Amino acid sequence: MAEKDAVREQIIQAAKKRFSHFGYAKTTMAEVAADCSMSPGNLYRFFPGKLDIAEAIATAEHEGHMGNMRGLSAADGKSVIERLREYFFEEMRYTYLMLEKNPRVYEMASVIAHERPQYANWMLANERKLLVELFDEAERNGEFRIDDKEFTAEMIQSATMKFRYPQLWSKLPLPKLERELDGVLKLLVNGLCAQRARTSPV
Amino acid sequence: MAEKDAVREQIIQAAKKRFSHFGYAKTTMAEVAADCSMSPGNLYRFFPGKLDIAEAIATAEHEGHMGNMRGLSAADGKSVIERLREYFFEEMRYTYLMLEKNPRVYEMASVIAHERPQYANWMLANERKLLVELFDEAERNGEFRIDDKEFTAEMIQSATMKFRYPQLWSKLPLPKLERELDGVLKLLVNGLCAQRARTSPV
DNA sequence: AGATTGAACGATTTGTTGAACGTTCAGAAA
DNA sequence: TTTCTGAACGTTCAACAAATCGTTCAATCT
Repeated sequence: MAEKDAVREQIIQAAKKRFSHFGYAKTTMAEVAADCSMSPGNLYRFFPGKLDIAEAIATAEHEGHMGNMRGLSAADGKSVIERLREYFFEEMRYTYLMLEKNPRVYEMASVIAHERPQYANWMLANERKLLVELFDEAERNGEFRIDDKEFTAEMIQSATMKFRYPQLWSKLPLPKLERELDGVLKLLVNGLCAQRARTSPV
Repeated sequence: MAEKDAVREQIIQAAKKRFSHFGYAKTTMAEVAADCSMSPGNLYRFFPGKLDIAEAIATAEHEGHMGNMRGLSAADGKSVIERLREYFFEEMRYTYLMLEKNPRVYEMASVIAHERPQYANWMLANERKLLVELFDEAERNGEFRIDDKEFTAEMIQSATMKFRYPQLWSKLPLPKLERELDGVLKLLVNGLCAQRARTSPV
């Protein structure tokens, strides 16, 4: 089984190279197979299909990203509010720069989003776990208390959707997006009424 | 000039019928011209091009919609917060039902959004005027006070983007969308911190 | 004169055909 | 037997041709 996993990894690496150089559509299973010194048919012993290879690549990427995010959100000496802020900023920059650097990534994301609609939901659910943990911590240290943490996390995701897929929604450059995200987060944290009270600015 | 406007209106009505029955792409300028008993070339004395006819249709629709919205937001005996809530709910339902009723509308919206990127911004700017007026009123009656009203309106639009183009973002049915919009608006109005203070629930 | 036409123009779309692709599986190799 | 191959299958894609469309403008009509 360790053997099988090693071959899977080899396939993933070969496909990753091809996908990011030539694009998902322009890469053929025969090419990936040749890169791994095997026949096209043999790929199907390791993956159900081409799209599943792309999904495996995306999942590895996502898990690495989530690792970074967990590190960021575990930073001591900062309030939960501060860490939430940094979380969403980092999230936006990460996506923005990745798509800006390599348009092929956008192609892969589009294909997966189109053919596997549930996949994006799975990633969002993963991120919510992290948010809920942050809410728990805020409750413990008395910073703020939320009744339905899972639901609130979902609402924050809804409200920051525009920044999770930055170049899908607007052609704005990163600095403008950052200014907007800043404004939205302030609203989400303080609300409209709090602007009057002017308590706990972000 | 009144004469010219009457012909423009006739063209708009003829095009509207064709666009919503057969779609924008499948409607030809020759057909619209024939419906108006004129030659294709003559259309260009009234509109610069096909897309401008679609834009005129969209603008008329948008202005009618804005009229309804102004009526809604002028309702006395309700707090500004309540009116804001109703505003965004009505906005979402309006779009959702329009696109659900007729898929051709979606095609037209897509074409305009793609070929005239500034058009959507113009509509958003119109809506912001209304929001700013509501903020002014909230300030007058002491409900809440916002420093940069234009910016705050923009931020609220950012945070509710998902609900302005409902079926673009999610395949969720209207009731689920309403529940989500409700949650997001609560966050925007009260913020995270206010959940602890539990003041002025929506 | 100004208003209107419709043939003509380049661009886009449509239709078609052959090649290339993802996937399968009978059989070869180990 | 288990692992792997590569030809075969139906589908999708690419390239080219023909038709159609949006748009223009010289000619026609009022």
